[in-house]
Amino acid sequence: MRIYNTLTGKKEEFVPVEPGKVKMYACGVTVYDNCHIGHARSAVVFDVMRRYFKYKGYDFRYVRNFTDIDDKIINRAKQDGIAWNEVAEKYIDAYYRDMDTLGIGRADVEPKATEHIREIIDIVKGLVDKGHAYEAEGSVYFEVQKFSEYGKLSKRDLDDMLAGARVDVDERKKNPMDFALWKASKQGEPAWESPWGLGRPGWHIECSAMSLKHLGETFDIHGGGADLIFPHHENEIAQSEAYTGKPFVKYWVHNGFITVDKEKMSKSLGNFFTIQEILNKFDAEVIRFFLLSTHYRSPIEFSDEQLREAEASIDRYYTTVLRTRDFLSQDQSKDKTNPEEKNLEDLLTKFTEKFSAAMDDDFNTALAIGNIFELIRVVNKYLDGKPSGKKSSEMIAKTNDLIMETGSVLNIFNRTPEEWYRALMKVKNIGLSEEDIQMQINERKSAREAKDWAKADAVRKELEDKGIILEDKKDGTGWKVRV
RNA sequence: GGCGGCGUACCCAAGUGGCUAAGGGGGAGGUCUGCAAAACCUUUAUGCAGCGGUUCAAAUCCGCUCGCCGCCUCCA
Repeated sequence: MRIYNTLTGKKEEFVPVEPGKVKMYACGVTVYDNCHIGHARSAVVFDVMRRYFKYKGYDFRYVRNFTDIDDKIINRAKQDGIAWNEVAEKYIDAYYRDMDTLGIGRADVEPKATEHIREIIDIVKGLVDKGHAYEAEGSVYFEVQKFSEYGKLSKRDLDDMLAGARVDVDERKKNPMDFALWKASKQGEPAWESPWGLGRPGWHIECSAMSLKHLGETFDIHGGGADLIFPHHENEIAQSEAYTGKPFVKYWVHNGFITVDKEKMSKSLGNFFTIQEILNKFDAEVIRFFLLSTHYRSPIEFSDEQLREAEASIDRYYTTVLRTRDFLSQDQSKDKTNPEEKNLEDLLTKFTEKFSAAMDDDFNTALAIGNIFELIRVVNKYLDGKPSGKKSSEMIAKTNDLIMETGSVLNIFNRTPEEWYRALMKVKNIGLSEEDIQMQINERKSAREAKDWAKADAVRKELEDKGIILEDKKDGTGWKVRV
């Protein structure tokens, strides 16, 4: 496997710290508001990495945190007139609601900052003892000048940063780039006892503390959005390595942003779409597919048009499943083949290999999806040749199995066509029940038998106006939701 | 200003030294069909922002130019 490592700026062969085991930490969210599609991207990307490592047979341990104490949470609490921990709880619930819907699995450990105050204090104390940090008016700062490798992740130089720095001038700091490990709390703010008085942890220290506790001093993969490279991950490296004296993380992986009109989607610009808003218009599988159809490090331009294309692609898949299922239910007593058989057979033989090759190359989900659609095209072509017999049913069944298997790594393509159409009916507000549709189909069937084409076409038109497309097949009429 | 990234067809998007430049969406024509739909076939990039260079060979490596974006402040 090759993974792009932000630290070295190259794709590298993945060699775990311990053979057969992978330990990954991904920065979760600060729980002060609803998640937007950008948060979903990060969550989906790391979820797929986890699924793929497990698919490859690794013993995988995944930690994803919640930042549940921070300025934004405190501000939100003031604004809403509730306690800070109620804010955190509320948005943790919202996070789970969204991520569960999107098919993002839970991490093995989901630690919260406030549950690791003891560990945080221990590290801060250790850093002070080692001379890497200093106390000033009840706060503790990390002294960046004392960590010679500061800037190695974000590839910047301390002097350059200071030159045009847009950093708050703070008289208590020895150097403007020094950052808070521990913050003295103001009156009325949440606070914990510490050797430096009442206070709360700085932002970066929690991830060092929680990863150290749950994954150890050195672990394999640490990830998050590309905007966390500096200062968050840079600071984590400084704290952790200064504290343990050991390398912190082997591979740093960062996902790209979602953009709107080419600009980064962000809270401050106000150009964001929440997961809930998008779920009102599109099914969760569509969102997932959309996010995985571009490589995780590239930017993705968000638009309804893009989501509609993703929806059409998924629909193509389920339409094919329906077709293979119809085929498998047919009489297979006669052996009949066609020239496409060889192509399909070859592709089936090397399909998982191609899938793995794509995923092994820095999790190229876009290519993997392309491979799946190649198989879909070949199987459709094969079915057009009207094959029959034991061998063809086996090949068709294998096709379905392989797509399900690889789809499960991406967590897409894992429903029945009926479930997909039901989901579409819901999201597109089709004002008809499945029974209504079946009744119309029956009515049209009588008309067709009587060769009353005008009547038959009228029924079809009526359904089409409501978003239901009919498909006449050899042994009956099927329906689907127009995408 | 410093650092980093991107620019592939009408749109989205893989490909990063050598087989006809994946795949999806859209358009046009066709096969099938009572007519449709779906599916399939043909077609839509002799060319990968532009210009030079390295090489037997480049979308892929190097240089320059243009354009877009990100980080440098909280941010997935």
